[in-house]
Amino acid sequence: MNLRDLRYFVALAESRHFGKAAERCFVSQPTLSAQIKKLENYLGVQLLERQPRKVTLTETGQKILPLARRILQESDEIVSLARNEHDPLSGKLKVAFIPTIGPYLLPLVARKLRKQLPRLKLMLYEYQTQSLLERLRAGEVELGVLALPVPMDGLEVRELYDEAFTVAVPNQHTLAKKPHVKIDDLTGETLLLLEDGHCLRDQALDVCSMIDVKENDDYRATSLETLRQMVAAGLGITLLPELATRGPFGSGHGLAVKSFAKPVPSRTVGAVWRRSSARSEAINAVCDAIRTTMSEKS
Amino acid sequence: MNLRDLRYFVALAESRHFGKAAERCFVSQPTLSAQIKKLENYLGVQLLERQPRKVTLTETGQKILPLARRILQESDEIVSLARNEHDPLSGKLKVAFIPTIGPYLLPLVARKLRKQLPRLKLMLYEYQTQSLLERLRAGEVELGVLALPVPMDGLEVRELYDEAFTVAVPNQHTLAKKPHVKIDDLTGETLLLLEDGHCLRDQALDVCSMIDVKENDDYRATSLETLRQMVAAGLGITLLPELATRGPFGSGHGLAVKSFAKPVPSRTVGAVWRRSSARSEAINAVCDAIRTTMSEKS
DNA sequence: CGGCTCGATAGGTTATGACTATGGCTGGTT
DNA sequence: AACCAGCCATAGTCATAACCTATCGAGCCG
Repeated sequence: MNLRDLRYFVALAESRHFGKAAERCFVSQPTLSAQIKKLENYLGVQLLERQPRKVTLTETGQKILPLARRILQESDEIVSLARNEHDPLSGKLKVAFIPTIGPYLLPLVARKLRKQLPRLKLMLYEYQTQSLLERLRAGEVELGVLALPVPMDGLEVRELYDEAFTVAVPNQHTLAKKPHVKIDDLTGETLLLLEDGHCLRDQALDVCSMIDVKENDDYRATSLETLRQMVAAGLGITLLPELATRGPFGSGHGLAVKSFAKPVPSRTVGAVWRRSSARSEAINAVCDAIRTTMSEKS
Repeated sequence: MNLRDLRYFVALAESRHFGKAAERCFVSQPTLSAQIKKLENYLGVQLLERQPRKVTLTETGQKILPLARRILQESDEIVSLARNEHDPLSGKLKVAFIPTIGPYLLPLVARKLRKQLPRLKLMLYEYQTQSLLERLRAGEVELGVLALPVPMDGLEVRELYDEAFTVAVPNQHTLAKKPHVKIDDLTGETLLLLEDGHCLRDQALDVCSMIDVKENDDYRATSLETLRQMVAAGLGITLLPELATRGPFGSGHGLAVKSFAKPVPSRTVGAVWRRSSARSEAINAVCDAIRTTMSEKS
């Protein structure tokens, strides 16, 4: 059985005339005639009675007609549903950020995203790098925004922007008075870090790998905001990504944020998605929005 | 779009594996692969994401899947409905009788019909010959039982049985004492008849066409039972078809029913149906039941 | 009777769906 | 590092299904 056959049958049931039905279906009369006969044959019942000058539905035909109509209607639903989804820049897009990027990047790009991609519903998630990559591969999210590099197997990667690290020290700290901080200046300081799993932790350790710092093993922060509080409380110093020091997150409340002297240590933030993703258009549009925002506001 | 494509899609969505899905659909993997691609192309959206070692549904695919499932389920419904209707001796069959046959024939054949055609639901109607033939041609009823002959255009006819006419006279009538009545005996009698439209009226007039009878113009009966009452009341005599004199309808209540001497005048009762009717099997079965009943009980 | 309408049939062409063989990518194994 | 196995896509070929035009034949009507 075939949707086309059902279409023929419904047209015929409505017009009660082979010629008219054929015309309505844009086929020749013999074609429709043969197809209807084939349908009857397949079903093993006569659907129509061919009286001279009059075509009528049999009992069975009358029973089948509404079913056929429903099927056709639902098949049209599929098509129109697909047509609606056709716009690649519409629908849901699940995007995950790592915790040290999401809360700080989103306020900056939200306006532009809403404006440039008004039909795209962004579903936002926050996971640490490992978990994010797993969920990305599992198809749970479509796009990840995190610090590069990441293992690239099966994934597409695009750099979005470079983000400088800054130093956060207590207000009364000697470094608070210097215009710029060199990495060597951090020698001997107590470094406060995020708990395991946060890539920022590794990045900070990496920046300080050439000098002698001691990590405060008693405290490991679960978020940048906690970390900020700990520094303000005088428990040590820390590195913050630059976006986390902008606007309401800047100096003050007992905290001084200092930028590094050149060469400024930084991390690269990028987008990752499955190479096979069906949403590459939407993904690229989101990436574009983030990139242009960041190059404008840097 | 095609039901087959939807079947492929659902199989693929359920197995998440092109090879497995193809196997389940009894086609080769490339066939299913190409067909799915064609479906995606037709809909203008990607339904599946082909990740290495993993096939997942896209957002759109997930939306379409339940619709596709429903359509397939309903198409199966059509098939099973047709299969159920496949038995030609089941379902409804609309049968019409003329008034001078229906009430007298039905009690005789009802038992046999129920026994031999238990799955056939007979819908019974009663119309005069003209109206019956119109409704038959209009497809309102499938089978008619009436007195032959009838115009045969587009109709199939089958003789069922011959029915003798009898004479009904008041108890105290001179004819009531004779063992047999000759047609000539009716000369000079007042003949009571059914109203216009009843074929029995014409048949009675036809039987008496060679002799001189006078019709009682003041009364025309609307049914055989009325006619019977009128005869019992002494308003005249009439001809009754033999079935209308059997069992509870026989002599008594002031009425004497006499059979004719040979050659016995009679009418032929037959079945008519549209030559194009889709129910010829059921119709023939009904005819057979009536014929055998009548040849047994005559 | 002749012409008309309408569905069925016949014969030939095209399009579609199916097959086998093969290619390319990925991921795990030796 | 090279190889192999799994899996989907591609290429090329073929059978069949669907379509067309032309024509037939049955019923209807003037």
